[in-house]
Amino acid sequence: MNDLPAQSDDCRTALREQLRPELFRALCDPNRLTLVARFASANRPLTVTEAGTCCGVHISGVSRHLAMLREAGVLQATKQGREVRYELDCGALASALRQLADALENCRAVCCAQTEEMGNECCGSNC
Amino acid sequence: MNDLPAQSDDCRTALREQLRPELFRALCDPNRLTLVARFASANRPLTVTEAGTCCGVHISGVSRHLAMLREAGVLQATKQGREVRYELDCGALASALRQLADALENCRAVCCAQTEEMGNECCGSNC
DNA sequence: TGATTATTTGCGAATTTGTGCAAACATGCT
DNA sequence: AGCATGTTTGCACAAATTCGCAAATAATCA
Repeated sequence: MNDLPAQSDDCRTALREQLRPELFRALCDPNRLTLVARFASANRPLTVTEAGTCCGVHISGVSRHLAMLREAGVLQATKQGREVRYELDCGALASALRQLADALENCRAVCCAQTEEMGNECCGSNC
Repeated sequence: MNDLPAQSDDCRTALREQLRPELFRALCDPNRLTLVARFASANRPLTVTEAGTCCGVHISGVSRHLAMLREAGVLQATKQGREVRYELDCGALASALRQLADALENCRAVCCAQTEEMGNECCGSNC
């Protein structure tokens, strides 16, 4: 069933942990991406109302979008008086993306080496 | 309407180009992520039927999932006889993720510097 | 040619998602 | 307290997504 022996389980489980559907789910909507871009260039906390000006969505929809981005770890929220300040968790998002990139390439490297050890033809054209 | 002067347009448009909804759309489904993980550890081209064994989805659904991943640039396909060999474009995916991470942090750095030049309080708690 | 295998496509059903509106909730102000 | 402002939540509805099945397409083999 598996293509490689058990030793490569580590890199595979590491990769699986990085492949969080919630993150991509949060980032797959055009309006939410517009919001993310807005936060990235605003470079300061924005209220729901402020953030909402960048996409033509009703404020209630903006509220839901921001909540989803927060739950995915993309944004951080702090309540200040009656308004909520959302802020891009730039470091967290960037490092999550880099960790996923690393996990992908590590998985390939490890599995590739093991395939060679086994004396098989290796990795198709990507090796 | 914008928070910063025109000089920061470069990093913002660069970020917008990296924020492709199609990529995240392709990666937001659990079954498609299972397929991606399968390709990453298989480390060689897989046919539609081979790939499909990892998720309990009908072969026609697998075919559609793989096509979507291919259109998003995650997989590459080559037809060989009557079967189609799909392969993870590991380098392309990893570099796309890293470029997005870079664009995010660059956008923050540039906009952050400009905000300071303008003498305003800078960037909230993330600066 | 006909039979078999691999993949894709059309279709309909079930589910999820994005949305606006109205109401509720929370906070601050007079 | 009453009123205004900012945000969230319930609800309904349209659009999109996922899925399995069956039929169509493509390629191999007898």
